[in-house]
Amino acid sequence: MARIDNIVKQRQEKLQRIRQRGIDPYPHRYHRTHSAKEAIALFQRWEAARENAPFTEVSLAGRIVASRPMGKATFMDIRDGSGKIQVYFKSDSLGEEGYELLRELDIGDIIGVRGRVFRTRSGEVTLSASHLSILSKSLQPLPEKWHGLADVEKRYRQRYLDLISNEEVGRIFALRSRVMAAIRRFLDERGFVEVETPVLHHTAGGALARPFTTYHQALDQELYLRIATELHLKRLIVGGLDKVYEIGRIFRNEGISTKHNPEFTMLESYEAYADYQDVMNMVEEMVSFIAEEVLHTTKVSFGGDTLDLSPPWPRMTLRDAITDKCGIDFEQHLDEDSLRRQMEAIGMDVVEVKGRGKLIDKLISTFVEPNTIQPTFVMDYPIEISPLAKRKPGSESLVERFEAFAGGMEIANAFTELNDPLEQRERFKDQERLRALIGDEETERMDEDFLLALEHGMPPTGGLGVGIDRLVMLLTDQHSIREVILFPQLRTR
RNA sequence: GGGCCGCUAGCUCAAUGGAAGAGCAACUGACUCUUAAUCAGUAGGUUGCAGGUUCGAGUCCUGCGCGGCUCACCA
Repeated sequence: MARIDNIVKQRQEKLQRIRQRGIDPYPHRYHRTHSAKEAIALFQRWEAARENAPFTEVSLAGRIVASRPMGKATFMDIRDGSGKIQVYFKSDSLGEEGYELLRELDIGDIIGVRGRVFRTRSGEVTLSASHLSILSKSLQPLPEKWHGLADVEKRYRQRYLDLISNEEVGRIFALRSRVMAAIRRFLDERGFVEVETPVLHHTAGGALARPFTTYHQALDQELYLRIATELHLKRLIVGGLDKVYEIGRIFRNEGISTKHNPEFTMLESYEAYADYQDVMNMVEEMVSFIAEEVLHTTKVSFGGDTLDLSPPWPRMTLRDAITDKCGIDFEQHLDEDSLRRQMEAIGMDVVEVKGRGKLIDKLISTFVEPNTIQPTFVMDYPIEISPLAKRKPGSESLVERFEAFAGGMEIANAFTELNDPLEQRERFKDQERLRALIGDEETERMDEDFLLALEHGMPPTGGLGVGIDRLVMLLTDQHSIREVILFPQLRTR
């Protein structure tokens, strides 16, 4: 802005006048005795007790969100983290000088007030202020009070304005916090150990995604931001931490959409001596536990549907799931060309899709994912797109892997982990060959350090990955991932 | 990256190709129980940016920027 906005100028002048009165507009601290919500509750208890003793004075602090001056009396609404309360100022009880100070206040300022709580004629619990303190002068105007802030771009870029203007936004993030706590409680109670593994990786493994690259000066090495926590957590399974989990930020250098942010939060857990059936049981129990903890129900509304998250969830094979929806049985087409012809025959555009695995992926994302509304486990995935999963006994082409879908989204991915070091090496080689063949950047990279760990012996293990952001979307009926990430990635202006 | 849509006062939104407006916020004044307070008045604009068409562009055209939805890729 080339020119200082008039509103800002006026507020700066008010700030100067406050200072001229000898008042510090940005004091170091303020002692408040109650939150707005606590003060209201305290007053209601006092009312119910019908005691003769006068109500004691309380000190509250918050941001002015509305002001209704009426000559020598003024009502303001102030808001703190607990909620809103009305404050009543009048010249009589505040003193003329104190009341004059109100003229220098604006909506958006943060103030402290002390006084007794009472009930107005219209019945609203209100604090009658006998003292006023300015705690922070705001120099910028807030969005309009009635419609709030609607500009989506501004809501994301200046999330604090969104939080101030749109109360429901704060509730989403409070719920997200309780989801995180519930996950930890669930896993901790089952004896899982929470760990933290490196974000900077020498090899970006554990998933099929393009990584972000960075550079370490002192090591003079290129490094990658992790695309998964999998390979480090498995090293810990080798080390004897039989039940581990990590909730961490993952970075994938892929497209941005309503379901994708370049950095997102994933839960990964690994349990020794378990297989994917055990993990399935755990996932349905965990998700319903979380829903009970944060919503007190396992029936959640999502996009007009009611999702029943209570266990057990339906289980079906991927083969059946796809065959049901489009009639193509990928197990009958073990070579790429044959499968491709089938997909083309039903009118799919697969010119850009390379490799049998990617073709099956396409079938999943076209037919299974968007059409699976109720929580469902889809099991037994093709080996080509599951290089870290253990083969299904008796099958050359399938692995013990499942994904959980709900609300048309993939929310979990899990498998019986491949612990045969020789086969794992071969699988890495297959991926390298695949990359050479189809030029796919999204293939698993050979990781000698991880193979060395496997060669020391990893017990049979069930592993799990859950997209936390999507789980929060599901529980809050939000349909854009940006609504559950405080500061979603946007292009700089 | 492609397609469609959007960008006007601090905020929420109007404005057939023909004088850029309203409400809230702000400012001045009145008002000691208001609560989307009320009443009277005032100020506030490079219509995202750059070109073009036209007697005349917020409006039509082109390019660019940012965003939303969507397709592709991914969790």
